[in-house]
Amino acid sequence: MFYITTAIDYTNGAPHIGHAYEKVLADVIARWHRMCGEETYFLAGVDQHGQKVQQKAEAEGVKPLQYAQQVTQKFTALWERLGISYDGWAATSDPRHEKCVQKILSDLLEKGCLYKKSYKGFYSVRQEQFLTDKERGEDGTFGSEWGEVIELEEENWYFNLTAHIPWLREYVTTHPEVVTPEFRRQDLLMAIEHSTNDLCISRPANRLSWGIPLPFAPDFVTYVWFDALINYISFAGYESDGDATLPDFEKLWPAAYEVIGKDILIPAHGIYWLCMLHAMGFTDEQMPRLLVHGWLNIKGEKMSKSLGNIVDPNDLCDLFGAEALRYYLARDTKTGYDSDYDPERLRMIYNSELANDLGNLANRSLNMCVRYCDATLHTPTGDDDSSAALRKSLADATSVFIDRMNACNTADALGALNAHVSLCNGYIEQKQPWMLAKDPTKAEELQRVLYHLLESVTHVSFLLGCVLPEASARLLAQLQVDAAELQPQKLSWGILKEGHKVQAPSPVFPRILTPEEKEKLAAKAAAKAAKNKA
RNA sequence: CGCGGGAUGGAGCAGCCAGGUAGCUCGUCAGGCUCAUAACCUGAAGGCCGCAGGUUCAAAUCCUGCUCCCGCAACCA
Repeated sequence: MFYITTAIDYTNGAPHIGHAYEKVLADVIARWHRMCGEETYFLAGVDQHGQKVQQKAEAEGVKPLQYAQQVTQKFTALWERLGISYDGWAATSDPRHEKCVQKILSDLLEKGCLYKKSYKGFYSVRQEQFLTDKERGEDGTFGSEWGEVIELEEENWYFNLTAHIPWLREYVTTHPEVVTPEFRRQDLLMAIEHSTNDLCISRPANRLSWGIPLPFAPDFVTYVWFDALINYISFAGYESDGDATLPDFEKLWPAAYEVIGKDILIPAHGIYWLCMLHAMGFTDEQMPRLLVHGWLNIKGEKMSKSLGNIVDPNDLCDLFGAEALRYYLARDTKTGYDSDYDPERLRMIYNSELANDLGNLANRSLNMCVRYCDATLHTPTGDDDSSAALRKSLADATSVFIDRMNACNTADALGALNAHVSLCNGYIEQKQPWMLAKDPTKAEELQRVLYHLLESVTHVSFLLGCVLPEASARLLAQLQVDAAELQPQKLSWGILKEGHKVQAPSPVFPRILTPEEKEKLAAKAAAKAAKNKA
């Protein structure tokens, strides 16, 4: 079973383009594996506990749960809009999750992995957190942003993280597949060397109440990361006593991919999470794989609230449509690396690859079939070099697509399809079906050309389904092909049978033009018309 | 000597590991076509591959030095 998860989003603010990117990436991978006939479970969710949520809620005068639920709705509404096909929803305030977290805490206590200790240090009252030397400014003092800083001694519960570090070092060293891409694994290995402290996993309830109480010490709540990370197993059915509303853990685990951002690899996932699992008794074979994606920068700058350059994916859906955004996010990013977000490129890629190349190819091919052949296809007879080359191109594109998708390299996978689409457009120019249609003795060749084109569009439209489910369905409807009968690995020439009927086309990817572009094109067309007249 | 990523025609990138005519997408210009979403096809212009040395018959690619940009503190994926 293919189990894929994403980071659960923190509910202290509205979703932005980065959240959307991660979910789209995971969704494309999940849909891909479903398409391939694998039983797939895709988990997404929200991280609702913790201090920042509590603070935001207080600022708005509502209960933390109510605040978290309000923000959660913004996320679920966006995922709905973007077609994120999650099978399970992990909200950390879910009682099933809380029960699981508490069970794990009790087990770990029993195993001797947890202990209580007193810590004395500098504490920011305003930020409600202990400060370390890292927070000191150049002059060695704590800056004004921390407000009043007092020396405080507090008792808390700790997880014996350091006891698991030797195992972690060995495991990450000997299992290169644990972190993708490779250079992130190197970062992790370095960070492991600097992991010298145990993890404080509690917060006194008197200063933070919004969390899961420790089962053996109800005057403490669980540290938000310790709580959040467990979602990957709690919602997969771990220790669920056969709860029918949750999946069968034995079938699901381990996760094929946990899709996360580069910022939460270290220390949260790469160190805390793997050590937590190890402490719970998970074996090396039961460790999840971490797929670490980069960030979307805005014109070369980090997206940040202080710079005020946060991009709302809803605005992009309004402007370009959800599928244009999905295509852009899957096509113009290199999985694992940072990339630059640029709405101009979004429009450029959409117009070029979807509207002009694929959309137009589908439209002109279908239209010619309707006009010249009564919307009916015939299995080609005879052959020629360029048709043979087209078939080879399609076979190559398909095999590259499969290979890249299996490697989560969505950009190159889509690039391979686009290359074949371009070849098809060239094939039309070369064959000039509109000329063939005028000559009755060329009927056989005309049939052959149209067949090659529509068979190509069928394959491409089907494969595109994991990135653009809606557009793919619309194209296949026009082609009168049922995707349920197809599978990427079994795709072969000849999906369209003798006598196959297609529908009249209607554009699936209308061009998105700015007023300036429209003006420019109009001027160009006018110049051309004038010239033709002369 | 903190760690890492990067510098390639107007823009964005590939090529570098396994040296040997510098490639792709977009844009620009000129043709062609008319089936099509003012789409498509063909061709052209445009780069001393960050700088300086070195190795070599030959370096974008290997070696050395240098310059500049971006992350590694927070909000935050």
